[in-house]
Amino acid sequence: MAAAPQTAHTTDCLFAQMRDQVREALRAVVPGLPDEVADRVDVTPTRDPAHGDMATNAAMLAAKPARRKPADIAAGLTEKLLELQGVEKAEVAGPGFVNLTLKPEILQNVARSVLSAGEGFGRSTMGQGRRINIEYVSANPTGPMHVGHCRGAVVGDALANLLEAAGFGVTREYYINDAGTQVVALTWATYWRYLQAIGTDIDAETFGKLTPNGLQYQGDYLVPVAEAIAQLHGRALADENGGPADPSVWFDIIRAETLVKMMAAIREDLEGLGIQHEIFASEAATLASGRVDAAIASLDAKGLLYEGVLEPPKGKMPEDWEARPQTLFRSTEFGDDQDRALRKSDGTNTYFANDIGYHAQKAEKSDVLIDVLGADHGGYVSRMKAAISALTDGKTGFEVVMCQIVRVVKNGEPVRMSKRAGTFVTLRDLLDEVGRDAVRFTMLTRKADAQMEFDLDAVVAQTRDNPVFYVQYAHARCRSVLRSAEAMFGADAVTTESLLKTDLSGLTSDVELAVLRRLASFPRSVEAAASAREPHRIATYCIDLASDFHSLWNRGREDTTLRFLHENDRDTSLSKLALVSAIAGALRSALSILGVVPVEEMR
RNA sequence: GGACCCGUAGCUCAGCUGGAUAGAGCGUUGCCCUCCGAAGGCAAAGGUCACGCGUUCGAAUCGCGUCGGGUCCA
Repeated sequence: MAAAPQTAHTTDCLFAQMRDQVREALRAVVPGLPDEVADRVDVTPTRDPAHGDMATNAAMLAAKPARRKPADIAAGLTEKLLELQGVEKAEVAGPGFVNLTLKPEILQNVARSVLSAGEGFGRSTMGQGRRINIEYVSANPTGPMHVGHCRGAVVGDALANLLEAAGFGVTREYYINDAGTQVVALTWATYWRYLQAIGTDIDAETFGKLTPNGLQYQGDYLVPVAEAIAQLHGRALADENGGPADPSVWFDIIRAETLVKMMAAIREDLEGLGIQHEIFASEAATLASGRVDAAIASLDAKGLLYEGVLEPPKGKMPEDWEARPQTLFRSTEFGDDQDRALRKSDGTNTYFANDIGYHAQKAEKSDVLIDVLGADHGGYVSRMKAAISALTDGKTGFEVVMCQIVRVVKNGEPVRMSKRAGTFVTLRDLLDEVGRDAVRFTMLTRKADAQMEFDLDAVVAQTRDNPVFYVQYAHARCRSVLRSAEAMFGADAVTTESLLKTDLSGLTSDVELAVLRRLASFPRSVEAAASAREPHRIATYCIDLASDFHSLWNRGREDTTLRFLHENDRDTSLSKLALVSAIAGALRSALSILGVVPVEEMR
């Protein structure tokens, strides 16, 4: 094997190892090379197998500071790199790349690495245990989850898995907005359903006149909630005639029980998606703990608060706009384009103020905070960034992963998200229709910050163009081959332990090497995806690996030497089976990051 | 009026933090099943990377501007 890499973290990533060796070699070729330049040196997979297994940009980067021609440096580098044990060929190409071809056994050994690591293949210590808190979903507890929440939920969850795989200490958190006016409205709506549950005939219009800001949340989902409350409390929360009693009699009780039941329903929906948060943080509890006041006081102590009046929004002027003095935070000093209100003119906190307190609370236990937000919260980012930067003096990082909206499509027609039309509204409906794994994988095939189309027919189609099927099919095919192998050579021959001992030197065809190269690039993909906070890259990797495997399979039709099972050639079969088993293992590893369960067979 | 996200093949989208001839699937076109691996496979055509200027050895990628779509603005 190659010499021990000089990295900050251990890794089984061939590319990281080679990168470090290239940097070392470059320093020998270009003495006094500035660190900034050396740090930019990278070793990447090649796009074209004709370019070898890896390529480095080192010579082109070093050309300028060294005042030498790239080709000149590349030639020197090539000489050094040829001395490395695993390198078979090194040559200068194009504008100054150095293309490296590895000895076949290096690639063949990758299969062994996968076999011995199993689902742990590609895990990295890059994060060095740095604590990342990732907040996602955080749907208001005012109703069941709908498809609009789905993408953020899946992206957040996969990102959490990904960061964990890359060696970060991850906390998954959900923020319950239980202190605002929406929960007041929800409580009134439940009370209305409660009165109906105890047999009082009161319609929405009549009750709406009693309700502050009118009756909202008239969906059926509160009916069972109210019935359960009626079971528990009988008529005690109404007046003697079964009519509305004074809120002091019922409000706190109804509110508390509604929240418990709504959150239970949301957790059930999340469970259906395979999501479990470690922490459910309550806005009301944060407020009660004094952390919001403490955060505001801290900003005040830094001289970042003042009483003032905001400019009216330019362009369209809200009809009810009036100049109101408020407590403002100088977020413009931290890059925001407008100072932001923390206390309204009536002295109550803004939503933003409470959220600052909440983020300060998270920051106590984290090095980096990540919020996964919907596109409709885009305008919120810069002010929160400013607040966290101000509060922690820039010590705690804050990042936002934005999820653009998903257009749900059926038969090429957009599905209108309307309760009345009886079309999909809830997450539960979506899961019942297409299944958890299809939802998760499909949501992860696209970059989060690009709009996407979710085609209900396409995600359940058993065809090549459905990536979910394509990837699952690849894994199932691998498993199917391994099952056949057990029948042919006996179960003992196909265990991981046995395959690890197999001689792999026969895996030399272009398609087999292509698969091995793909396997070798997985650890690099995990690290890159984690640094970029882009879990969709892992889905892309799954598709690429599945594609490599399927073409290997298909080549076996014409070229029988590429087939996996050869009844009377046990050794050849076992080496190919080691590759098949490694592919299955890598797919499982990648899918586990996505939270998708690999299938053993297609039915 | 301003902010944020996006703009890549007819369509849906990748493009590995700035690298070599920009990729995949669908669709289109042409081949390939008596059987041994066809819920398919192989191949071809298809591009002003929205447009312009800039940064540098090198730009789909970074910066500025324009246009278009989306989201939002006590």
